Amino acid sequence: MSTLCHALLVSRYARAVAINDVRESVQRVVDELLAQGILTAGVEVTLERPKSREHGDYATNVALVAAKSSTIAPRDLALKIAEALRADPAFTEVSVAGPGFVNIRLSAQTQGEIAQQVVNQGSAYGRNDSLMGKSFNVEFISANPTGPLHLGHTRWAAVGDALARVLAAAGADVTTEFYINDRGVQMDKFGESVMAASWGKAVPEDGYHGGYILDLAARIIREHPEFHQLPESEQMVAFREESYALQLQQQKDVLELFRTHFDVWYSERKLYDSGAVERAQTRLVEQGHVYEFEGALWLRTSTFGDDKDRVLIKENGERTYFAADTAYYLDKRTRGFDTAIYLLGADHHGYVNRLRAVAACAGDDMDENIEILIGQLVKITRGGVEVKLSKRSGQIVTLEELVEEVGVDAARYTLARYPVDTPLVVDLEEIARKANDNPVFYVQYAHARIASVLRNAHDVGVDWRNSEFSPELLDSEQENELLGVVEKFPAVITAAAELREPHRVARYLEELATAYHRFYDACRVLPRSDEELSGVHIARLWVCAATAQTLANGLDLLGVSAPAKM
RNA sequence: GCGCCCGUAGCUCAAUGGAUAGAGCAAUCGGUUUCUACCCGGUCGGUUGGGGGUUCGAGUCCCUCCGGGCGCACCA
Repeated sequence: MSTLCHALLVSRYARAVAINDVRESVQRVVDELLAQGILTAGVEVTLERPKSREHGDYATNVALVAAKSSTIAPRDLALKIAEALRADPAFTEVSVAGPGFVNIRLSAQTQGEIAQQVVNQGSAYGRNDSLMGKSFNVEFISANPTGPLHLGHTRWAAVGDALARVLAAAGADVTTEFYINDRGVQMDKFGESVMAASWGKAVPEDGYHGGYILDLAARIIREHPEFHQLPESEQMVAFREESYALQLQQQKDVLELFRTHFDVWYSERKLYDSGAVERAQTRLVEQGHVYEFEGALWLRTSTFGDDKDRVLIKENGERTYFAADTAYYLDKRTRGFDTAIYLLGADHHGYVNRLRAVAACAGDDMDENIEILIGQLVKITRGGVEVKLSKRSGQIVTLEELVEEVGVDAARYTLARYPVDTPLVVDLEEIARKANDNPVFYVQYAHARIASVLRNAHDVGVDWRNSEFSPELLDSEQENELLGVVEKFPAVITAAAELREPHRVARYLEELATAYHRFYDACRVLPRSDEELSGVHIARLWVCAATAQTLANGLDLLGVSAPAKM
């Protein structure tokens, strides 16, 4: 029995599959060369799947790296490693190419085992422990409760939620959080705007103008006609608080509709009421980074890379928004999170250095305890014509309208499939199109197609789960390719989590869907009417089930449904 | 002026410092038609904005120039 098969049998709950066993085999060879004195320093083996299939199932550049601590040339070292690896029966081919890459091809038997493992692991397939033991607070959107969420927030709703799911899949402890900016002059303007509208008066020039203000006013005065009897100062507060409650609930409802769940809705007011702001100030003073100047209280953020120091308490005695930000960060840390991740829009990138400096001023590690991801803005077009977003004029495309126009699946997938540091142009007509030029439907269709095959198998009485599985029969190019892609999934999750790039999951799913469609095109799964059921059909049904499971698990990470029918 | 991000095929975008820079759309030619054709394959398309550097190897890292986006409050 090969070492690989043995490893598979003993590790019943193996999360990683063949790739780790291959890595171990190569590592053993490298360690042996070290013991023999051919190498003078240890090297960690990294494996990758070559872009070109001609280069085998796996490739390693270990000889290129190790050659630096050896007197032997890279290529000769690679030849030695390849020689030793050929003794393993799990490998059908081991070759050396280029400057010293070692290319490895697995036997169909070894490669095919993955299908059964994936099916057995079910929804747990892909999950791993690469971030085990780390706790993250992921904060995103964090809008004023003074209006509907618009498309600027929507990118973060999709990406932030996907990131949280990916981090959790990598074994991390994750809490998602929405910071409610419910203090300050914006809230008063909001209250004044609704109040004015309720009297049928023009909204103040610097107030809020969307049609939703009229709706809020109409609803509030219908439910609380007594508000108009209140003295003017109290009246504004009454309208403000009622509008706040309704608008916040509206935001929550829309996000729920968008399948974006927040574990914590954190109110800025609570920072003050709970004393967190004062506690934060005390902490910073203790750390020695606070000073007075021209009647104001400053935090010396410039010590840690900020352009200039920042004011905590203004000359007039009021605390700044920055003071609240500072308190909020420290509050998160007090609640036990190792790392506070912030997802901010490009218009906030000026805050990156000051927030990181806050962590440093508090005695934290600004590279470890705080991470700020800056996302570029989304430009919206409809049929190639730019849609202008302007909150003041009320010309906004809201999250709700987006969902109505294109659906949750298409919206989430489209927004999550790009890295956030590139500006993005989204065409509403394009992502609404239910056709093959839309990646989300391409991926979902692959899943539905498999579901159909599995249904048909069941209908004709094929019980593949309880039939003998013969992985060695999966020896075609398309089967090999598909299984290789399926097998990458845990590594994709790990990379997406560590790099904070959930879009990798979407790109992977497109690759997986392509591999499946090619397989489907080349390999008949169910017996034709004139055929007997054979081991190949059974083995291919396992491949189908494994692929469907992987597609479903990946789509779930993006918050996108995996339909059984389309 | 200073700072951050970006510049890859006609368009929208991929690509842990790795091998011949890839997908989709658009254009064009073909295939399957007994498991979902919302599928598959071929062709066309590139000086990765320009120039220099680092090394076995650069779209990727460093410098510089050009172009675009965003930001530079005792506002929130």
